[in-house]
Amino acid sequence: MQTKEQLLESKDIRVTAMRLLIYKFLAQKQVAVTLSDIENAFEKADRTTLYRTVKTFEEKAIVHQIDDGTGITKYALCEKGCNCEIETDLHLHFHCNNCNETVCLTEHKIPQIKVPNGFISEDINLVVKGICDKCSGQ
Amino acid sequence: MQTKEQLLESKDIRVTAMRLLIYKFLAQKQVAVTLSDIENAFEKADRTTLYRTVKTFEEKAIVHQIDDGTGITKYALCEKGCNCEIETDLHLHFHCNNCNETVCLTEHKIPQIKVPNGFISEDINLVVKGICDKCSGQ
DNA sequence: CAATAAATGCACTTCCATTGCACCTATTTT
DNA sequence: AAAATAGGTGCAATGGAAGTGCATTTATTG
Repeated sequence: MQTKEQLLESKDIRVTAMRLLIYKFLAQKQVAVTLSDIENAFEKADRTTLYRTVKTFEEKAIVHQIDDGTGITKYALCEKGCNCEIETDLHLHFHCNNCNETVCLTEHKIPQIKVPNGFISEDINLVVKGICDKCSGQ
Repeated sequence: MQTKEQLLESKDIRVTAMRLLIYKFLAQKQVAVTLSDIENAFEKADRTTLYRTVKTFEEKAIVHQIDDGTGITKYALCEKGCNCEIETDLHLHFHCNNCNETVCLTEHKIPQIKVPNGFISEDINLVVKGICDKCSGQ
């Protein structure tokens, strides 16, 4: 297994202390996080740095952006089963209306969606909202 | 066929000149519009009025809100085949990456989505992004 | 007509996203 | 190793959209 440093380098991302910390933070999180979440976790760092770091991660495809309908952009590490570069490999996200957390359901692929003639589908965003497993108590 | 006045009244919405204009504006649009779009169409009116009018329409279920991933909330009239009160009757939206317009595909229903055990699905937001019929030239 | 309720307009606030610029740090070149 | 260069970080400021409080106008009801 490669170290986190090697992983970043393999994606053409220069390794800095800050980036490693942010990467580790994202890695330990099981849910998608907002910029504010990251900001609260690293109060010493500047908001801009965090913002640009996440943008860099996104460009290098180790993080994907999630629009769960809360109006606030969330981010999550791309994991096994989440090949964000490959368009046909889209997974769906679940947003809990109770705890307000959003999780990636990487094992749940988005079904084939038919669009009318003349429309060309390039990307699909599917967010299911409801109550998550922790909140439903099941 | 009932007049627009009657339609609003039937939904418990007081008819005012402004509301009629906004309703007609939405009705003639074939795409979902942002608040700014409405604002530009009615420069004489105040943003707040437009904002609250749309909110009222939304509450009374003659308009539905669309989150197409652009970060800006869009609105569209509920039409035949769009029963927004009924959760199981969700249609999908198509967002064109070229012209930036979003249309309701009311005839295309969202397929059944399976979620893991413990998760309770209450609502589904499905946005397909790509090139629309006008832009694809087909 | 008076009383009441709702609609509208103005001003202001908040929050998130984004950018410009200066400074610092690391890497590369000579 | 020093200089040059590129990239990273921090501060300040901006912009856009969403939302709220309050005063005023307009419509409805008794």
